[in-house]
Amino acid sequence: MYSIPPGGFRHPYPALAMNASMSSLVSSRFPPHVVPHHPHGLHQTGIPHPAIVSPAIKQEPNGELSPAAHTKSPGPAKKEEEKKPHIKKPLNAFMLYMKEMRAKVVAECTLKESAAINQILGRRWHSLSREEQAKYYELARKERQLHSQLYPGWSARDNYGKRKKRKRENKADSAAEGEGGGGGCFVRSFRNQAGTEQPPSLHPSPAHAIINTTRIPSRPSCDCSVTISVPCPSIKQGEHYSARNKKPCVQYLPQEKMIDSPASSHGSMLDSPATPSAALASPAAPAPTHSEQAQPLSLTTKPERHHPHFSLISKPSSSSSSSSSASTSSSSSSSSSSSSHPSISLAISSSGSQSTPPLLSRPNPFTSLHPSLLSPPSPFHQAALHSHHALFQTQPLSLVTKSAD
DNA sequence: GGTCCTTTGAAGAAC
DNA sequence: GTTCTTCAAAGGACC
Repeated sequence: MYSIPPGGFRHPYPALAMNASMSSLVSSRFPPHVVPHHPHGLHQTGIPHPAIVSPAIKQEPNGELSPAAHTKSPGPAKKEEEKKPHIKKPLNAFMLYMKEMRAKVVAECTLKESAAINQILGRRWHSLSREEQAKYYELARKERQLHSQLYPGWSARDNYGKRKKRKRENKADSAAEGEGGGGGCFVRSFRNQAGTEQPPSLHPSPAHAIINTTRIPSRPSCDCSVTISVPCPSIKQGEHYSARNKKPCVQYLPQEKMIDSPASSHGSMLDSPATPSAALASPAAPAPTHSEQAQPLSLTTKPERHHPHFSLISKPSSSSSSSSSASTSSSSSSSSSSSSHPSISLAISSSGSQSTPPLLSRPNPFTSLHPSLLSPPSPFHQAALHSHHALFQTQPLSLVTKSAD
């Protein structure tokens, strides 16, 4: 599907002072589409860069046709815009993880609905150990670094409005419904009967996915009247996939005991490292107590996104009030990242360098999976393997491709 | 064909 | 400084 340039991935940007690992990433995830010789996000091989979407197939949400749709000869400004590709946001850690693990979950659960798969992946993400998550945080950090170097003037704001605004009311409804009766299904809110949010990873053994195929009434608690038990190691006991208006949701059995996740003694999001680097720097950081793990009751749709523990670590110089506020604040993570990513600042403060030597001995996340479970390699994916090998100095394995056969 | 759903994280806007 | 919103990926479902 995608070919690798002969001689491997070379540094296409001599002007950019980057190390070998960054160079590899640039040549993969960020091919020389910004180089004049390769306009429109085309790789040397002619492969369009995943972060670039040709404006020819893009239609502005405001009804304005994309430049390519203009049959009449466009003016200079139009031409200018026509050449301007849609630069996508760099993938964050979870997105990178999803990309890698989606195929595996699909294979295991024989699910195709992305919404359901994403829920599973979300839980898996929380059950990952710190080090496992750190790998993706590190990759994401490099993505952002390279992205910012390749597109210095680009801002996430540039893509605002490229999509149609979502209905926020529905999300509020979902969250409100999650507030309801005990044992109900919750969307984006993991709570037990006592109203305490439950880290997904606290649920133990893989079991069966309970796929609810019935339409759940629009009421506080899910009426999972009909369930179909589907063997799926990705979904843990007590987890429900309910099709309330096609909305899968996760149910946690309130009586279930908290059990350490297999990956980490407290491998939940609640003890996730403030940053990957922080996790590596202090792997024996004190685990949070259950009281710390308890999330505050909230009707917001994103109660578990920004974990207090994150802010506590990522803001080492903040006042003590941050701990109390952090326990209730839900956005400390983002707000504290004024200096780009927390891991960067922490890496600097801890070692005085942005390099990440602790990562050198880690397994390659891109080769840790069975080849058949990997999704078809994108240019980035393939080159990420190379970059990872270059970065971690591991034995370069042959590229794992699902479509090899 | 366009949008929604669903997840987490990053970044910007709004307050 | 905090909170909210948008967008990244993915593909089936829905209108």
